[in-house]
Amino acid sequence: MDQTIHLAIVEDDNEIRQALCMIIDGSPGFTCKYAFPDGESALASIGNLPVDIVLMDIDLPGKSGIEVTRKLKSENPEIDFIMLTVQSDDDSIFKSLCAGASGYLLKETSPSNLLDHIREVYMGGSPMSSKIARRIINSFRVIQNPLSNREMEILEMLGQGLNYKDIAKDIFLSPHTVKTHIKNIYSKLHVKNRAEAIYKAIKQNLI
Amino acid sequence: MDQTIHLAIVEDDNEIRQALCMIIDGSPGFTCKYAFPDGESALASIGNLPVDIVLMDIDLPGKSGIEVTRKLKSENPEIDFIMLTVQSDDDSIFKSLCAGASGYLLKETSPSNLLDHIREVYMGGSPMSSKIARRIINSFRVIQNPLSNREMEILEMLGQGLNYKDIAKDIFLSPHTVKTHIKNIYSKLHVKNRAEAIYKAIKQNLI
DNA sequence: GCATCAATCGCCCAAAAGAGGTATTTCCAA
DNA sequence: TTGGAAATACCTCTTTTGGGCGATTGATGC
Repeated sequence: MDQTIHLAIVEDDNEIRQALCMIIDGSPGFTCKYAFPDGESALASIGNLPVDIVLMDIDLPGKSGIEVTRKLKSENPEIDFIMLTVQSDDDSIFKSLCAGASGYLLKETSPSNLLDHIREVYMGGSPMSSKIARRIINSFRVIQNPLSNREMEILEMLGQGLNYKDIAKDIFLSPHTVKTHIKNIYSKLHVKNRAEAIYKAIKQNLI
Repeated sequence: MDQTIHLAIVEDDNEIRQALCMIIDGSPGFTCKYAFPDGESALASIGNLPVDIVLMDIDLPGKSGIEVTRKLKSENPEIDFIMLTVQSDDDSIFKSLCAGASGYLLKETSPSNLLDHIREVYMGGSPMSSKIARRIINSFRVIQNPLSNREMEILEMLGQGLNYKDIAKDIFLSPHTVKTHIKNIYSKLHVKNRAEAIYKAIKQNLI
C-alpha cells in the first residue's frame, strides 16, 4: 500500500510556499506536487487532484483561506485541511476549524513539528489547544445573522411550538404584527413555513 | 476576589476519593469540601453547592458518571465537569464530552498534572487529545432515537418545509398516512406542531 | 396464539398558517 | 434630510394543519 501522504499548498508568499514544498517533498513519506499562490487557482484545481491534505494559508490575497477551505471542504470532504497562520489568533483558528479545517500550524513551526502535525491529521487527529477545544465543544459554527432582534425573538418562540396568538400575547403585540415578522423571517431565510425556518435557523446556529 | 477553585468529587472508591480530596484540599488555591460515593447522592446535592468544578468518575456503581454528568450539567451549566477514568478509552471520553464534560483525567495522573488540568478547565479550556478533538469537531452528540425509520424519513422532509401532499407524493403514500405518521412523531417527541418537532429533533440530534 | 407496534388508509371539522396586499411610526445612517 | 430598515398594524382569501375518531395488515415477540 501507498503510505505516502500527498499534500498541496495554498500560500501567496513565494518564498514560504517553495520552502514548505521543499521541506515536505524532501521528507520520506511525504510528497507535495501542487502549490497555489491564491484561493482562486486552488478552488479551480484541488477538487480534481489526488491530495490527502492541503496546507492553507489563512491570509490569502482576495478570498481568505477560511472561505476557500469552507468551499473546498464542502465539495471534497475527504481532503483534510491544515491552516497556516503567522500568529496564533484564537478567533481565526476557531473559524477555520468550523469551516472544516482539521488543524492549524504556525508558520515558524519547525520542520519536524510540521511533519508530526501533518502525520497526526493524516491519522485522523485534530491537534488543537484546550481553549479552542472548549470553544468547539460549547458552541458550533456561528453564521452571520440576517434577522433583527425582534425576528430572532419570534423565531425562538416558533421553535417552542407557539402560534401567532400566543406569541403576540407573550410579547404584547398584535397577532398581525407577529405574522408580518414571521413573513419577513421566511423571506430572509428563504423558507416557506415554520418547520423549514426552524430547520434552517438551527443549522445556521441562529438558535 | 476569591481565586480559590471549589471542587467536588464523585468517586466510589474510598481510597481514591479521599486521596484526591486531600491532594486538592492541601493545595493552595484549591478546596474540596464535598465528596460523593455515587451518582445518586451527587445528583441530589451538587445543584445546591457552591462548586466550580466536579471531578466525576466514569465507572460509578449504578448510574454511570456520564449520565450523572449529563443530568447535572443540564441543570447547572455553570459548573464544569472533569471526568476521571482508569484508562483512556476514546469512546467514553468522547461520550463524556458530549454529555457536557469539559475535560478528562487519568486516575494515575500526577498531582501537579491534576492541578494543572483543573486550573486549565477553570480558566475556560478543555484539554483533550487530538483524536478526541477530531471526533468532537466532526460529529456531535447522538441521542437515542424513539422514531421509526418511516417517521425519521418524514421528519426530515418536514425540515425541508414540505407539506403532507408533497411528502406523500415523494414517498408514494397517501397523505392520510403521512398525516398519521406526523401525528405519531408529535406524540413521541411530545410536541404539538412541525416547528416544535423540528426544533426538538435537531436539538436531540435526530436530524 | 395473543399482544404489540409499525405502517397503511380514511373521514370530519375547527383552527391556524400562508400569500397577497396596504400603511404608519420610529430611528439610524448616509 | 432623506432614504431605508425595523417595527407596528390591518384586510381578504385559500390552503394547510392538527385533533379526534376508526380500521386493516403484517411483523415481531413472549
